[in-house]
Amino acid sequence: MDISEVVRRSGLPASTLRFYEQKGLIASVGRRGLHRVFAAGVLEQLSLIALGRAAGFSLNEIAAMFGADGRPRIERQQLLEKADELDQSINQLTAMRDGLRHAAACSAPSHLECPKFRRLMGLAGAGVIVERRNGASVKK
Amino acid sequence: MDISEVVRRSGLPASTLRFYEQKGLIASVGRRGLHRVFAAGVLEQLSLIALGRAAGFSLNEIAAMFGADGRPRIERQQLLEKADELDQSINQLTAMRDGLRHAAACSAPSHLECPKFRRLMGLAGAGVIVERRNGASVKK
DNA sequence: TTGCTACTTAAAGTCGACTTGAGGTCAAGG
DNA sequence: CCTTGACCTCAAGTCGACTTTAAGTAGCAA
Repeated sequence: MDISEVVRRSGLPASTLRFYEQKGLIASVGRRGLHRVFAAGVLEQLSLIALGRAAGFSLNEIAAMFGADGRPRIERQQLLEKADELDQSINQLTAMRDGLRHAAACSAPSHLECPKFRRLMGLAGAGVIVERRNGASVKK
Repeated sequence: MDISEVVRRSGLPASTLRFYEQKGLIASVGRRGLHRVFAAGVLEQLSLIALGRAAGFSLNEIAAMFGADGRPRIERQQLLEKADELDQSINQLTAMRDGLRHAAACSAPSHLECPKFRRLMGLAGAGVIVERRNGASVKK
């Protein structure tokens, strides 16, 4: 497969594939002239990378999960830890979602007068909830 | 209050406060010499900002929620939309967490041979799950 | 053989939310 | 009055995951 076929079948832009290769996440089996040639297995690797990303692993963490042979060496322990992390996130997000719904429905003239809202503010202000950047979302 | 007191009472570094001021998220009531002087209300604003961040709003979005007077003008509609977004995230994260737990417990010799794991890979590879950067987490 | 393009490289740019660094000012305590 | 150190400004740096750009090369159809 040449890069354009991987692009077509993976949906990823060529720049991303080159970037992943450079990071050691995928590898081409060789070159035809200058052009990279990929084995079919790269598509599976890309799926695995996408899965890892969706689970919240960084590219570096994912890179560390591949052996030199390209086969994944995923430690179950690591999966459990990430699952626990996700549990944390889910709990925070659930509390936040409920808080937002309440605030939207709340009869207090300003949200600032709603006790539940203020409690949430207090928690966030005290740094109990932290570091959300972006939630998973469905592709448009 | 001078900036050091806001630092002390909010837990945020002075650099962040200056940055927020520059972005128009907070304002000082004046200067004593060069030094900023803040009103007590700024602490409440900072809590609100922290809450907004935790809910997944960007600083720009949050800035837009403050009127010129510094009082919040939060549209309930916006809260509901964010709540729906969070619902999406929660669903994705829950599926992912369950998938990870299964994979960790799965008896298949390699995760690649586990059908559930492969299904998850397929979904991620097909771009059904996307764009997770970081989940909420509790401050250490 | 020519020429079109798809491919190649390396370096730099982007985005969001801050942090860091250099160099300067001044309020307050001794 | 003088020193000290907390505060100031503005510019640049950081981090992760890519994207973009500029300049070059070469496989393949005609």
